[in-house]
Amino acid sequence: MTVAEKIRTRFDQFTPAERELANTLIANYPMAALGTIMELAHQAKVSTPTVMRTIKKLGFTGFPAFQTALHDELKQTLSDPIDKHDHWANNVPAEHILNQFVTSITNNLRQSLKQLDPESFDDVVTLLSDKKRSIHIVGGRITHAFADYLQTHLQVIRKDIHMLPASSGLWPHHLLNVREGDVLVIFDVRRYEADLLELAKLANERNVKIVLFTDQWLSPITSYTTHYFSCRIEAPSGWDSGVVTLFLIESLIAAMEEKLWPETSSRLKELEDIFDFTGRFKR
Amino acid sequence: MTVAEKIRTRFDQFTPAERELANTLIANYPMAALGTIMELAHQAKVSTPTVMRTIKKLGFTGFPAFQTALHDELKQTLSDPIDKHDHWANNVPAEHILNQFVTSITNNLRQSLKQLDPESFDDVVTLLSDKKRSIHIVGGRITHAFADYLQTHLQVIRKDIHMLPASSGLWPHHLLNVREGDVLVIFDVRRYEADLLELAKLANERNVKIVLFTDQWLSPITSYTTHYFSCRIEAPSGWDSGVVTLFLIESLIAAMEEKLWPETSSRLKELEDIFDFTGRFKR
DNA sequence: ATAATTATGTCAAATTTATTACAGAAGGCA
DNA sequence: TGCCTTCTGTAATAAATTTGACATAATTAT
Repeated sequence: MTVAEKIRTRFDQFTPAERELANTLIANYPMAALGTIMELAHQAKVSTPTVMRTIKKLGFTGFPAFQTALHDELKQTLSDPIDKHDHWANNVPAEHILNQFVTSITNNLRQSLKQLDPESFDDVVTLLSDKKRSIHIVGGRITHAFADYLQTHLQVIRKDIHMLPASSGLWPHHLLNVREGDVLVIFDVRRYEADLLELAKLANERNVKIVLFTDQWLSPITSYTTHYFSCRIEAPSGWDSGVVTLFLIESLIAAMEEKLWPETSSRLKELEDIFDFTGRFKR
Repeated sequence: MTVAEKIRTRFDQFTPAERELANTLIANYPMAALGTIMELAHQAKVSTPTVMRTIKKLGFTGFPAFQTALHDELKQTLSDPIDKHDHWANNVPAEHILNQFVTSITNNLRQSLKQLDPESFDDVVTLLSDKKRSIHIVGGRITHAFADYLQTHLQVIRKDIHMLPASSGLWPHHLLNVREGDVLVIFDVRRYEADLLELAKLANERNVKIVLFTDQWLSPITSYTTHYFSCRIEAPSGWDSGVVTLFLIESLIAAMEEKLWPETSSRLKELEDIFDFTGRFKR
């Protein structure tokens, strides 16, 4: 039984001042009761003890209890529809790792998107689509795979995509090829790697634009970047999840594809032809 | 400018504890801040002064002012007829690529999980957790990154993880090391690669257990496998999405971790020690 | 390795808020 | 009208929340 219902059922037992309050409460429910008891009393043009008495008549022990009840109602009302997919996988108990994981992942996605600045996203798309800039990609121990994935896809879209070697000893050498205005895409999640930070510092001094993919705690590299993406990586396991990171990578690629369609389409066609010729791929 | 936006724009100026708080706040916004400052602090697992400082950093004179601002927002939100839960990203039209993508991805996840046989999943976990079997991993042009990712994580969990070389010319040679009863994990999505099919055939003849990650149209390799996962890869772009594939990989890893915890925990500890020793990683 | 700096929590003071007691006001009834 | 009952607000009190000062822990720089 909601607070509003309680009020309605006992309305006839109320005194005039209490009805005044009840009306105010129902009129802009449940906002009126968000603040202090004094604010509510003032809104309804009654005294605080009147509010007190009304609340007790409704069965609450005090104002805090009343407010908590309203808060809980609000939470229910505003809770996201996604949460209703309690478990997604078929015939599997909710405790199964698959369901635990899917809950985590959707939470991560939702939260990451809430924090994401869309303008920043669009800016990065523009930056990476600028054919005058070469793009250099580097990842860490875990994130190496994402750097690889990004490179594979970007190479189809445009030219001048370079992946930094896996061994950090070779980075200074590679940095000679990186010119001012080029873009360096760095993947760095905890535990943050010292070599990557050093690389970012050097690149920043050379006026290289840095785009960073990191986690919700932000790699220290953040301070050298022009744009960064913070991807939530929480997972019900000892490791972190890269799903949100991959999601963002693919979204970026899709956005770039749209932006660069004329060039992309011809490059794609060429690629298809090459595949057909080599016969490595089945139709 | 909403409180959420303020948090997002100043997120990188926050200290770790403040970020913890900011995340909690955004995670269930604006419900988390409905109660007292102490409740909020407890939820975010920080102290009340930390909440205090964060709020002041955001430009509020104190907690009551902060809460009033949130209340005002809530009033606006609840009186606003537009359902803001329709799209996930903030302040972005529903047509933005981010929202299109998130819709696709959640659909892919839902559908893939519906089709997934949980028993098969558990069987694969058992298979990969069997320390008597060596594990060999191979991916194709696009899926190479996933093979890499799987290998990186499995190597932490257990020994005898091998990645097949990128060049398919070396595969027959590598196959000599693969013994009967070993597991070969193959990633193959369209366009399916002829070399991978050949490899699967050979491996099958040698009584190697094959676990396949493929898409909803199923790679021809499926007929040689003991278990396969069909991951929906639909995306609103010219390319396919690997998000579901990554999701399954991580779920597998999490499940294996749980199963092999004794061994995993000691390996993890050793790994941490090595990291600390090399100093390559920041704390 | 050590010092300086920064970050964070504990605790106590200050402020605000909720609650209670009580007195006066309003309305009903002889 | 005058008395009684019920209602309502003022003001004092109790409880709680918020805020600030400070010490300790953690981090960073030297």
